[in-house]
Amino acid sequence: MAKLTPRAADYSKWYNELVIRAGLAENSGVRGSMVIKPYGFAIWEKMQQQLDKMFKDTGHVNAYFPLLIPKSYLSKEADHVKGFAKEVAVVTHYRLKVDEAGGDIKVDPTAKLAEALIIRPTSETIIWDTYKRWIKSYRDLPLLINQWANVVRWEMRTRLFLRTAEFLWQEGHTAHATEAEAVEEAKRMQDVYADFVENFMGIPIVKGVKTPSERFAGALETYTIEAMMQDGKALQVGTSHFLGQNFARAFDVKFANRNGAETYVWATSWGVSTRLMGALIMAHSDDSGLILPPNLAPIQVVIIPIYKGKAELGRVAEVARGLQQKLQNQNIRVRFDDRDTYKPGWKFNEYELKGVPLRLAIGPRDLESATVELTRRDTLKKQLVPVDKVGDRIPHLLRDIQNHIFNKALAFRNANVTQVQSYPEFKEVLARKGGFLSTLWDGSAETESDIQQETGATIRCIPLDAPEANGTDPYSGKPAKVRVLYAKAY
RNA sequence: CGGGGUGUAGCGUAGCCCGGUUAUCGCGCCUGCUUUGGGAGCAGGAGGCCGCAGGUUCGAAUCCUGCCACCCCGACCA
Repeated sequence: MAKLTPRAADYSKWYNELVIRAGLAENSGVRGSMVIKPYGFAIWEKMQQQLDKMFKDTGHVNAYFPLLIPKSYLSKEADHVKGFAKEVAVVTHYRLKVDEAGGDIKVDPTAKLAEALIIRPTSETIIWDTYKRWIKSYRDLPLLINQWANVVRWEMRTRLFLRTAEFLWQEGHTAHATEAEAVEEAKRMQDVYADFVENFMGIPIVKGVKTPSERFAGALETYTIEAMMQDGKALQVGTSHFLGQNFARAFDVKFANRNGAETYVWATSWGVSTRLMGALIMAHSDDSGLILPPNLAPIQVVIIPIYKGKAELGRVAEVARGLQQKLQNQNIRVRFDDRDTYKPGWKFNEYELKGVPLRLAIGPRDLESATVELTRRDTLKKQLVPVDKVGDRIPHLLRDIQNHIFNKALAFRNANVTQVQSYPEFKEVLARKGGFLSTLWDGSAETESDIQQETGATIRCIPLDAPEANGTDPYSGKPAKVRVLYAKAY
């Protein structure tokens, strides 16, 4: 791996190389789509398991809706169609014709669909078309459903994990009797995401709401969590939308309340995607490879034997298997890598590249002294531990690594949030230091887009814990409405 | 979609401007021996429709046209 500083100009190249070298994913050769490799998918599965548990703990259930959506559904909600029209893949035919002469395959013109189908870029429309049939009474509410699925968005520019044409995600779609309940749900899911990203992925986030121009197409309010990558750029890692009654009106979803009156239901939707993998890589990795927080690592401890000859391997393996069993009994995910086709030094590098939090090496010297060598991935510091203390020490170390990874990212984030007073200062800090810029905003879309035009930075969010805005917008000089965070973003 | 760049073995590449034997080198892979506490050494070997299609030419990795994919910068976006 090229030794690059995290803030180097070729951060992108570093990121790409890391994704591929660590065995997470690769380009598929199909425009903008990636192959997620087994190791990368194992990490995604860990994320799925934890998120799924958190969704169920908050009362949600899973279901599945179709991949193909009639084109007309998309146009039922005006803002929604405007937001997605530019990036949907369209299915127009259902049959191919083999040209007998040349062996060429052509689309059969006689097999044209009466109505084109779109490949879902998100599922609001087909789900609300379904909810219309499911919701009749207040007794049917709230409806709290999540779907694990793939979606396709024909983005102009793609990037492994961060913006692929096809990506995996979960999308929650809920229906409620009252506005207050729906807003509460949207905020609750923002909190669930924040909890997950901070405590399982070890990435500190800022909770906030999006400005109107950055809102989800069709939402009244978009709650977001924003993370800072090691090059100082922002990445939106989760969103939760309060959709008001927009989709209920568009798809005519009404229910009879307790008084017998018919009213439209209130909606939310929320999602996180395989983009979280990109966040994980860019937030924590160093030049030796990935650094995985123990809570998410598919392998938390790898045991590597060091030996000469079969007899020695036998003696080392006996101790190693004992430790493996002991750790597994404590619900720790352990791999004993006794492959004799790779040398220890090769394995050390390999597991560092893959981000395994703890490495345990056992060799003849350790057999003599009844110790093992433990190496932390986050600090690369080694320590000798008596064999009979390993079972106690490792759970502590794993917790410590989890905390250390988060605290390191938090310290970096905090050091790169700068309060700026004037527009010249804004531009200077953005160019020299990057990161998040905290400043006042007059609330106008013009100021927002002018600043984006001139600097490339956008308002990432209006933080939920933002202090009162007292003063003027540094760009327009008009009275400020709120304090916001600007940043360049992925 | 606009601008710039790239595509040669699993990966990284030389050759291309200026067409001409059997397409270069490194890593990886295979075999053997020696090795094994930080990506081992030596010896031998295998692996290529030079992105795809068409054209120019006696002859194309090299020149021309079209298409596809990937990377970077914009605009768009989870």
